[in-house]
Amino acid sequence: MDLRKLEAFYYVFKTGSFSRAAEEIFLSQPTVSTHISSLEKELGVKLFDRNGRNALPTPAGRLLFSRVRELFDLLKKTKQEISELKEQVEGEVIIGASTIPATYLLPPVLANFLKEYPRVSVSLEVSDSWEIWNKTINGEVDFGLTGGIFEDDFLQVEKVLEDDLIVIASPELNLDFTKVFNFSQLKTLPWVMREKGSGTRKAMERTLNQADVPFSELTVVLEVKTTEALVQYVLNGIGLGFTSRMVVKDYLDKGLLKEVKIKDLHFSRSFYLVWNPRREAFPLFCKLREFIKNNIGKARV
Amino acid sequence: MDLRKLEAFYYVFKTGSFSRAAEEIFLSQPTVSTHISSLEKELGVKLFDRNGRNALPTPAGRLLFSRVRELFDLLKKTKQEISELKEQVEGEVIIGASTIPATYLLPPVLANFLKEYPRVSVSLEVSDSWEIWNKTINGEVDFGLTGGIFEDDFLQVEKVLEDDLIVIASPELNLDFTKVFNFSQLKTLPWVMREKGSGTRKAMERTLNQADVPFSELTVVLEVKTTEALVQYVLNGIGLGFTSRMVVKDYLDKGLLKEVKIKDLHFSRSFYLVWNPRREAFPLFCKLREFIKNNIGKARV
DNA sequence: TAAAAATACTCCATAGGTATTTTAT
DNA sequence: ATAAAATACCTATGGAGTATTTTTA
Repeated sequence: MDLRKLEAFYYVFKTGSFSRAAEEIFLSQPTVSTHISSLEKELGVKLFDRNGRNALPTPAGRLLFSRVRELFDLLKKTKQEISELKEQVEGEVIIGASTIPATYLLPPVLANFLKEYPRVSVSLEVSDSWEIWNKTINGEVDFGLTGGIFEDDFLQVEKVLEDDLIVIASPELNLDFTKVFNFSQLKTLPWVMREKGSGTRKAMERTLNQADVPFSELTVVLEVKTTEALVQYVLNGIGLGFTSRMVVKDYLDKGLLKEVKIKDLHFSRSFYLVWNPRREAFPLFCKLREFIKNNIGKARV
Repeated sequence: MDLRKLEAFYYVFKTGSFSRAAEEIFLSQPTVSTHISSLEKELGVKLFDRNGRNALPTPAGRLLFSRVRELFDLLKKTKQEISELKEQVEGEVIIGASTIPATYLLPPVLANFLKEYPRVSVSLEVSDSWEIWNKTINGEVDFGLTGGIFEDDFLQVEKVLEDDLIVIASPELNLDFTKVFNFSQLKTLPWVMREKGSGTRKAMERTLNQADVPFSELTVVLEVKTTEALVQYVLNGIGLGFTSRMVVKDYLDKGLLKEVKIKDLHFSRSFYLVWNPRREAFPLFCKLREFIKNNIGKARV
């Protein structure tokens, strides 16, 4: 089963003659003969009845012909599509994103991108920042969009959005929300926290360091895996939480959550596109990164 | 684009490694390397990003992978189907049949055959007997079913049905249908005749020869290409006609046509399966011929 | 007798191997 | 330092050719 042999077969079928097929594909007649008999031997069936004048296809020949035609069409289509891939924005891309970008930032961006480039298909992997970083390094995702970046590596990093992080609490909590707190005043209150590895957690730890309050002194009563869960627990008055303003904007507007103001501290963290610059830069990848950079945070969910 | 190279590609994609792919398909790692780069050169795109640890598929690689999988499935299915063809009754067959068999005899037979063997597809070519004979010789049809057979050839012939030929006329014609005619009494009456080459015409000429009445003495007022047309003209009283009793049985029963009895002459002709014995005898062909032989003329249309 | 396919043989391109170097972590 | 891929080079299978024979209408 060799493509050259199948091609010879195809033309013998079409021309009804070994020698005419040979002419059409610029082979000698004996070569065509050997190709056909090689196929016949491999399949264990006669493909043509030779009557000295024409090559008459057997039922096996007829079946093979229709399949070979499909096969050649498939190959042709594949080559065509691949060569388009080199210049146009199409194909399959796997994005890795940490919780907040994946849940709150990416959906409208991807929706618009897919509207503009309908021949693209996107897979989205959601993990925490550290996982995304690793998946970007080892190639499980084509690029990442995360809230945490890490050291000593060779990934390309580009900041795409600056985010505002705040401390939140339920209005039912016995707190004066007009007061500006000193940070150490809050460390004995109960906190709900994201897990280690999350970008939010990382930003929190960095900020506490700046304030000379070791993370370990904080009273963490609950550690959760998702932003959504964190918000729900804080809404129910379990304790204080720390998250992006964007995420809770609606709750703040409706008064379901309150911001706890912190003196002289502006928690802030950014979101980054990260990718391996050694990987081949297909138009799909470049255009999608560019699109994310230009559109992220513009539309709200 | 060689199947071996595509196979190597397939396993590199699946294992994420050139050397592991090499192991799986019992090639050396360098061979796999050259196969992949040969494909990349041919397509003009990188298929994998090599990072020293894994082979990471590019969008082109992903696309090719899904197509290659389709392609291998197609090949596998084709081989499977062809090997079934060797033993089972399935595939495509082209039958050539002359007018009467095609119109009046074959339909119920083929319907039953296809019910029993649903994986068979039948093409039916309808021409006059001489055409069918030739198409069987030169392979345009796999076998023929005709009312006329010819000399000096190498086709296998098997009689499958004996038919009764009669002279018919419209009851409105001014004839005594109780009388038994002498043949030469009828030759001056107007005749509707099938064209030269038709089996019915051939039978008619043969019969006239036996009666020592040259065909040329007959008053032929109309020559038609189909049995159906002949019957219609006779029904309308244009003249006498000559055709198989089977064809006009219903009209005779209803009295729309009358038989003109001929003294001492029994026109008769048979139908034959004809085929080229040098062509490969696939189960499909053998079984279908056998089926036709056993069932033809049993059921009425 | 004339055509088409099969056979015999020769040749060389390339698939595939081994040994080694380069690359990347 | 280690593991993987690339490179260099060699070998041999089989694809493709020419010349010729066989087959069949």
